[in-house]
Amino acid sequence: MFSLAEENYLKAIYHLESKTQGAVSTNAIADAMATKPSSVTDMVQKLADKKVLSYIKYKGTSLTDKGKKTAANVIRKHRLWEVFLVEKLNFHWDEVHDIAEQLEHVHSTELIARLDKFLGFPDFDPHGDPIPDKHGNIKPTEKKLLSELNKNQKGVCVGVKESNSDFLQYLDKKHITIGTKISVLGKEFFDGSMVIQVGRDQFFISKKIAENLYMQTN
Amino acid sequence: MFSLAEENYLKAIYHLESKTQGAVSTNAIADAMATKPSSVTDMVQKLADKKVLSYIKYKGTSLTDKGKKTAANVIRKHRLWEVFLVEKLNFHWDEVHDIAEQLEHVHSTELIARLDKFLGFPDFDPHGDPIPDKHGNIKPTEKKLLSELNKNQKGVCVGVKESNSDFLQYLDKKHITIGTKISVLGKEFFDGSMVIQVGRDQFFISKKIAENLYMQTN
DNA sequence: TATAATTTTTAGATAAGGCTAAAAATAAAA
DNA sequence: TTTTATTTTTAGCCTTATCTAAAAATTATA
Ligand SMILES: [Mn+2]
Ligand SMILES: [Mn+2]
Ligand SMILES: [Mn+2]
Ligand SMILES: [Mn+2]
Repeated sequence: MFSLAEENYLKAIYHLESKTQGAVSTNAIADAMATKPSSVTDMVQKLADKKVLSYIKYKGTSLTDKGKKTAANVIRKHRLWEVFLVEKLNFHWDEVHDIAEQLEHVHSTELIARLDKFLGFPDFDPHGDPIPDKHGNIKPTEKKLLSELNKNQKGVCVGVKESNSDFLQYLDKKHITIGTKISVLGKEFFDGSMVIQVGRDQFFISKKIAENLYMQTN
Repeated sequence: MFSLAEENYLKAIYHLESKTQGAVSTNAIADAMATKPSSVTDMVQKLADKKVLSYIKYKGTSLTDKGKKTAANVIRKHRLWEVFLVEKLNFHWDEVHDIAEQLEHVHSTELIARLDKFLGFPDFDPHGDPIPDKHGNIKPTEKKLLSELNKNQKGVCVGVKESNSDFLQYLDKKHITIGTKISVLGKEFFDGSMVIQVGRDQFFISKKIAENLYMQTN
């Protein structure tokens, strides 16, 4: 059993590992967790003792299989609770993260099994992120960023990269959500901006927006 | 905002106050929380600083209005989550307490407001205990213990006093649950045992059982 | 009322998790 | 290849929540 602090470290390291190749640096973890590098060193040494990650002084850390599974399980809980909050309690998708941050630390495998069933065994959370199965496995999906599409390509929005409130509220204003069809009408190669079509609306979006929307093109 | 430990102390003191008259003793709190009296003294001094209880050395403590409201709110969350677990996730009434012990510490008034609505604004938890409203008020109910009933009296089971697994499973075996009609066919004044009728079944129960079932007689 | 038993508090330790400041190792620049 | 800058670790301290052992206050008993 892992403490709340330990679970949060494992989760952060798991996400960092998936974003970069090789061992995760102490500073990167400190940044991600808004804490100090010295605190990270302490915790990482403790987690190495518990065999959930391997740590080499000055060289960084990487999760063991046990660590990956533990982290994925916390992420599974987080995302299932987010589905619950949106689907059952009618929260908006920009309001659920902080509450899920707390709920993810409730320990009960039976609870999560039943919640999963109650929600109809969802595959994705409200932000389009995949929900790991009970073994910690995530089925790979072929998605690309909207910014990678070219003129005249189209697809369906399947997720958001960032999910802070400002961004999600912008998407709402533009009527973009998971499942929305988007066509690229124009793309400016100088700054990466685009003109896109959403429903009957056509409008301009910046590169920053396009880089935070995951699309599936078939 | 109160820590998990502080919330648990407030809850325990709240329950102790409702069971006895006058200030709550340090030892009583230590017993209820399975901790040491010295730990209780420390925490009680801290909670007195925070104005949620009044504490006089060697004389015991009693909750202030602020303390009562805070405690009632934790209890409200606990009981609403228990309703959720039983009504929505199909847990059995003897399985939900430990999970609710964790869920009750999730901080979000919006979450509880929506959960309350989702559950249809329930008045009682799965064990028949009343759910305080958002202001911490509990509507008084006229219930008495089955052991207080006499021969030929009858009523409806509206709650259980103890709710440990063994007792709840005994009740299941005898088909007694919240809402079950029970008639007292006989009562032995020597040991307080009874013969009762539940549905078509008639059987013997000990005083201990009768002292843990709340009844409403109309 | 003096003595004994019980309850409660204080003093001092410990463990988890975090911080600052200084030291050590590594990486970058000259 | 030195020197400088950056990263990482160590050392020492803090807070919260616990504990044990000893002291103090209260209550019960003789
Ligand atoms: Mn989230
Ligand atoms: Mn999410
Ligand atoms: Mn309970
Ligand atoms: Mn209950």
